[in-house]
Amino acid sequence: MSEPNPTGDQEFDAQGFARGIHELLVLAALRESPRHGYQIALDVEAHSNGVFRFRHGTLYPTLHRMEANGFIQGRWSSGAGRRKKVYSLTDTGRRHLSGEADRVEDILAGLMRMLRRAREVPA
Amino acid sequence: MSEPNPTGDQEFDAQGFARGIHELLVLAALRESPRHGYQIALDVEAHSNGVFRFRHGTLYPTLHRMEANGFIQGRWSSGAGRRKKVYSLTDTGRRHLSGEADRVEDILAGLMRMLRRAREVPA
DNA sequence: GATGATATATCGGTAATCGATATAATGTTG
DNA sequence: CAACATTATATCGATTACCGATATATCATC
Repeated sequence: MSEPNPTGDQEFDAQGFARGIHELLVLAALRESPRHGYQIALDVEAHSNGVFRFRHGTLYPTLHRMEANGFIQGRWSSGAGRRKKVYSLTDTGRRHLSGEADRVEDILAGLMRMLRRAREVPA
Repeated sequence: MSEPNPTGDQEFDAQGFARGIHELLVLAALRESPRHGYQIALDVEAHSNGVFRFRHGTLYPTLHRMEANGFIQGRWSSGAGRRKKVYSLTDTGRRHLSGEADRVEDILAGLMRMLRRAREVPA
């Protein structure tokens, strides 16, 4: 039961899934144009009908991790006023975005099959 | 940004999501008839095209937690041979099953909106 | 000048997955 | 029969990272 998956199918990794969702949210928010962290949080909230929300304690560590992994690149805005760190997608990040989107979509398909099954009325 | 959701929409709780998936998998496996743990693991694997898989270190703690929460009830099979703990759905568990299914479905809808957005080609 | 929104950062508590390890009965194969 | 794989359950410790709380600072508005 612990052998590697022989089918090559996407496998649900519970630990990685939540992280992946947060990273996808960031990548999706940046796909058009660079944004700073707070903007990303607002963007995510506005576009998800209240389903997704970045807590401060999640947002910034996520951004730092993603920058360390080379998916996004941050530059402190040089202008006066409040300091903002503006992030943009790297090429790696863009590739990662589509790869992860595919991966998550497979998982979602599996989840929906599971949901249908869970709802079947017992014979 | 940390106020409670005013819309009443289902909100993505990253920590609870993975746990919820595992519990739904158990509940779905038991919806028809009682099964023991190892059977549940095989059932889940067989019905998910390899997407979902219970590790031993996840399966049994999950079952114990769900039993402690009153969602399932286990009885050691009295017959000879290998000892098996056979779990069945409680009424609470059955209610929980449909509630969680609704909740997860809302999240899935949000995830799919997010995925579509992530895939839009930048203008 | 007080309040609230904007903006970033970090820390510690918490919770759960997951690999590893243990135990044991049963089935199978040479 | 000896060795091995499968069935079956259990627990521990390392790891991971979310999330609430807390801190700091700027700016607008009343």
